Amino acid sequence: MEIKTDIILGDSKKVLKKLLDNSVDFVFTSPPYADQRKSTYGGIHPDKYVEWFLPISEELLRVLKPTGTFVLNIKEKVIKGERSTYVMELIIAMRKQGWLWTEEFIWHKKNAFPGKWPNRFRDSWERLLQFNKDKKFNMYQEEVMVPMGNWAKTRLKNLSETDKTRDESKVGSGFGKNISNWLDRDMAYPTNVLHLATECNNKNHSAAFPEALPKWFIKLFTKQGDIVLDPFMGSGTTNFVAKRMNRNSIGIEILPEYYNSVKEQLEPIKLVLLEPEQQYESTELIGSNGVR
Amino acid sequence: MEIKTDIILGDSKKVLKKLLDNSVDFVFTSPPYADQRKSTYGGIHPDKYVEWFLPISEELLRVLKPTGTFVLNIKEKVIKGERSTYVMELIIAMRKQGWLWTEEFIWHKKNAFPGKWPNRFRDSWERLLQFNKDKKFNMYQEEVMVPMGNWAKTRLKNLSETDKTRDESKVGSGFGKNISNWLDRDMAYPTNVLHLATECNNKNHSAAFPEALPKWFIKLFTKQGDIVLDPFMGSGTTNFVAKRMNRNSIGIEILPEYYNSVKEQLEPIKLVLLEPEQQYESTELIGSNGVR
DNA sequence: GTTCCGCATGAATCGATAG
DNA sequence: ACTATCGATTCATGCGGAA
Repeated sequence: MEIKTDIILGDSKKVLKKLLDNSVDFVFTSPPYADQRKSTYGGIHPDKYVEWFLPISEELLRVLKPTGTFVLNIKEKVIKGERSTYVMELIIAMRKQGWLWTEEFIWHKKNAFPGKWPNRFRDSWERLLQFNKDKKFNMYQEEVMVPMGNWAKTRLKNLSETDKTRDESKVGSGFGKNISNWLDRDMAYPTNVLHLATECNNKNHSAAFPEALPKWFIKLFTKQGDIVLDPFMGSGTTNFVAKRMNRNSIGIEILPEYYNSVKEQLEPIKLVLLEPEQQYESTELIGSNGVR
Repeated sequence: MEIKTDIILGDSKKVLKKLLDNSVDFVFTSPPYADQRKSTYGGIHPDKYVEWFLPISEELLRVLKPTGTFVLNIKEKVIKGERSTYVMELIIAMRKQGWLWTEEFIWHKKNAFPGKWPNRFRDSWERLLQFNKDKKFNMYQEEVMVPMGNWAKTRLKNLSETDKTRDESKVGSGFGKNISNWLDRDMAYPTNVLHLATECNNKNHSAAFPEALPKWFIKLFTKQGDIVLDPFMGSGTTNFVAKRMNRNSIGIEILPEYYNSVKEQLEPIKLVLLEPEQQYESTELIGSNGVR
């Protein structure tokens, strides 16, 4: 199975229009967060954020397969001592657009940025909003099972015989948990809280999120050979992870600086030999993943 | 210092009107969650939730001191495979009402029971929404400091004398860290993610949250002698914790069953002697905490 | 090869200073 | 007044060099 990784230089709002309807299995992205500073990379003012994002989410809704999932990594900034509400507004607006807001995962950032303020603690979590087109979607839960830890050992071993019997009798009743099922397991399903540290590399390329984040969701929502899309590629973490996991992927990036950096890492040899012609190469590349 | 714990039987929407303006230091509550089943305890239909809650939050805004804080423990239900948006809508509506949405804490429920659904993992977190009347509010951060990671222990003890001297000479220079500040420190400020296990009581009254939850916030937002309010008292966890921490408290509960249970625990002796007269006693009791 | 330790580095936030 | 920039604060992590 040949795996393709297509990266495209351009504005997602426009580039996404080239992708075919119902062609992508999974979208994972971390868009530029709202920012009051206009000059910053992709800086979108909080008041304009929803308005700016909706045309993009509309395209994502179109290109996603009915069985596919969209996971959006985002967190609202503090502005004048308050949390902004643009994420709340975005969720409500996306539902009106036709998305189902299926779930909200929490990414607990174990190594949050330090700091001390008179009226606030360190912000050490971000949202991972799960959206779907349809109530039925692909989810490969067993792929992300985790070692059970001491939950089983401490809790289940102390169950009285009565408890075990009582629960056993309830099997199939549809209500009440069949605890005995868990006794011989050493793996459990995870929860909707993910504990991951941010990667603080001394190296050049700093990613917004650690590799483990897209890795976990790609395992959960795709199988090998599926197509993963990141419309705000940045340093390309999603695409590199997808490639390593044998998933095809598409990455869109508006800044040539990031685009070129990812490109170099994808085709290190080619670049030594010839001057890159971005226009030409990207057109050629995107032909393979169901792109118009 | 005499600590008063006043509990009132009645509908918060009405009872709150009896409380004085700017009289409460801290509101902590976990209102009945939205529920499609009307018959359930306090079941409010998701579509009506915001409409139902706003008159109450309006009263809370009135009774809270300008330096006070309101912490709302809430989590949206899954309905037809989707997360409801009533919490999002509530936040937006409360801001329009005049509240500042200062912060969102995450309560990570550590000991969530493993469970399995075809398209969903175990929900192991809840929101703790912090609202304020004013950008300046009381916050006693040092009260909730947590043991530091191993950074301090491993690092600071081993500083060379040179390092200490060098840094001391830099004090006030505006550059370089004043490491001497760190030498006697073994505690760090916490983050906005709380890791608490749910309490599994064998007793009758199961609380919506563990005692550690109100305890943490009461430490953070009040000092001894302050007044804490829980407009949806339930099993009275907030009030019992407040009492033990030398804070006055008011609890409002609509269900006689819960009300009586809390009352029994507050005045075990009295109840043996005389038949309780709820109307009379509560009126008398609430006279002390700044109640009309 | 292990283990230990120094160091750089963050989707942070506030308040002060500058245009 | 209102906005843009800058410095100070602070802690978990992973890398790389040292023991």
